[in-house]
Amino acid sequence: MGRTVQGGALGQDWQARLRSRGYRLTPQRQLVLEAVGTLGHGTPDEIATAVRRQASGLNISTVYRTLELLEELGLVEHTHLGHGAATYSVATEDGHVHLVCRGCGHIDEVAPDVVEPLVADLAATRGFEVDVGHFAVFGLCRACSAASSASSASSASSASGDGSAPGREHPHPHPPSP
Amino acid sequence: MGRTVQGGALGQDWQARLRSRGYRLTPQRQLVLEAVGTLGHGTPDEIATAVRRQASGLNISTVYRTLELLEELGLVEHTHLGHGAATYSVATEDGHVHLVCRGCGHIDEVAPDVVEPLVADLAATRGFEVDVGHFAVFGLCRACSAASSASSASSASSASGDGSAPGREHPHPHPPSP
DNA sequence: CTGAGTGCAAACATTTTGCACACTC
DNA sequence: GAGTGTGCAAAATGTTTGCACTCAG
Repeated sequence: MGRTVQGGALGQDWQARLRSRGYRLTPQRQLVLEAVGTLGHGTPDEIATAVRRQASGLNISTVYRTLELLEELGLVEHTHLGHGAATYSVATEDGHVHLVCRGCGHIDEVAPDVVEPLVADLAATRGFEVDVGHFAVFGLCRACSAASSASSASSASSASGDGSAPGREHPHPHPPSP
Repeated sequence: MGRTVQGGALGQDWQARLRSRGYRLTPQRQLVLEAVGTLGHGTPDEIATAVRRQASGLNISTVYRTLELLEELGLVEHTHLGHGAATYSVATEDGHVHLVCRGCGHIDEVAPDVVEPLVADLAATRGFEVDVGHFAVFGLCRACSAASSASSASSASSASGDGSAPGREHPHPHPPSP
């Protein structure tokens, strides 16, 4: 396990990096980065909402611009998790793998160790260099997997995961005629 | 290797499955499914364009509705590959893994064998049931990986892969001041 | 002071939906 | 003939951009 840069550890270094590239330090940039760290992961809209709880008036386009900048600085990473908006999270040194549950929409992060055999395999057999930062795995978490084995999944709270979430399928205009 | 259902093999069975569910067989549905099979993988827009080469007038919303239906029937699968539109491909029995090159935008498919260790690992350690159909791996293919080791990647043709494609970064409003 | 950065609004891209007509069964 | 499916257009959602004003340096 390499030293991860989660939470409060990113209080000093990044501001210097920002400055050294000629960028300016603004409260918006601080708040957005802080919000990403607090949320762990979130869409631009979620991040904007989180920031607005402390400082109202932050514009969504500023969030997009800021996230793009923070990503260029290597402070955050974005991944496309299923149907909706992109998800941003704090960049770690080793990258991390996203586990997206199609049932409850929960997103978990695991160490990149689990994909190492896959990465090695693809590199050896196909010369394909995997970008671990952009790695998302879809499926069902333990709870939803168990619930799915039963009849109806009743734990669909605020599923922002993937379009294939059960119960949110399309309205079935015409059932089979037996 | 299980029997894959690529190409012309899906000429009979799916029509019966469509009928048995009370759906109707229309030229649009035939053409869309055929186009997905021919393209291998493509966005709704690409599929619409492909179909329109034979039968002009097909509407994009029909493509969306048809793809949703075909997915419900298990004939196609969609995966979210990076920044833009979703990508649809013919569903195979074992599923397949998408290799998305950030450099040239090329999409390759590999047998699900490569992810089996990962799937087993996640099931054992976290109880997470991976949905192999939704699996996308981002990175650089052999060619782009080699080109990236050089100075500038000059093989960016029509990269519809991911937003992180080189050369399409943001305009760099102010370079570092040395 | 200077110009990078923000807010605002409009443009853009992708996907969904309501309604009238057409075509499959 | 009945009613599902299509085309069209408008709405919904997510993202980008031009412009004028503000604020960090």
